[in-house]
Amino acid sequence: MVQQHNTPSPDRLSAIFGALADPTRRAMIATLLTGEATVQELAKPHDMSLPAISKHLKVLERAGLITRGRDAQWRPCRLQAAPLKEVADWAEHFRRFWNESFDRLDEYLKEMQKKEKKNARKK
Amino acid sequence: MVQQHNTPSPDRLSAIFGALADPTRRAMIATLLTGEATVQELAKPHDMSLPAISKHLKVLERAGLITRGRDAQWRPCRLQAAPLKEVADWAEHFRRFWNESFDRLDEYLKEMQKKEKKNARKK
DNA sequence: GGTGTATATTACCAATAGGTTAATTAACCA
DNA sequence: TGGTTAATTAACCTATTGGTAATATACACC
Repeated sequence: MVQQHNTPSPDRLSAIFGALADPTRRAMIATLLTGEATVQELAKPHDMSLPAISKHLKVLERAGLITRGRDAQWRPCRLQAAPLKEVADWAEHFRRFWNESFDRLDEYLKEMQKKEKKNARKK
Repeated sequence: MVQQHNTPSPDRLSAIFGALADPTRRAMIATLLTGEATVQELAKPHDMSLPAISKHLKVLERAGLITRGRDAQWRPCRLQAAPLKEVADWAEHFRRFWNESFDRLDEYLKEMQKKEKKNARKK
């Protein structure tokens, strides 16, 4: 197994989005924002067996979202910034689009308000 | 079926990320950035049966990423901005984290360069 | 060396995802 | 009415996901 985060595989993004498509895993990421955590610590808030937690961590790891170190019998997990940045960058591409969309929504709402006033007058 | 995008269900985000975790669907979204498109038009670049395309569109629709209209026998798809913005907002929460991370990476790289120079001198 | 603690692996299961082909609906055209 | 085009639905298959319980491994402590 050679390729890792250096080879930008065709859909690293799929792996990343896939990893994020689970509330348990997103909660883990949020926890890891405050710093390293052991598997137990990550497991505690989730009513779920340890193997299940282990699987979730493996998904996060394969997506490059976390790395795991070793400290005696503990495997501290650490959040990795790069994939999150990839997501933000991807989403950012659409900023112009949604700005336009919300402008249109804005116009639409203003138009609706005008019409409502007219109707109110008619009554 | 009542609740839709107004009720911010516990994991709309999971549905959105799940929908984005597929390169075919992301490609469709990219296509829709240029405007409405019919199912056929969306299908063309993807070597895949029409029913498969239909399923992908349904996933995108259930995540709120697209809406589908009707124009005679065509069902034009239109991209929706809001869920993309949700993703961007979610990712944005981590900006402070990755700024710190990249600062650390920067320091690390500078440190490495210093060491390399030292080693170069030793040789 | 034995015991408890932290974590991973294995084996298994049900549900879901992603694809197929064939059939069906819906609208237009002549 | 019948034929063509656009799209969806149905039925099916296989691989993956998300969970479990039981077992194994690695380390710390007495």
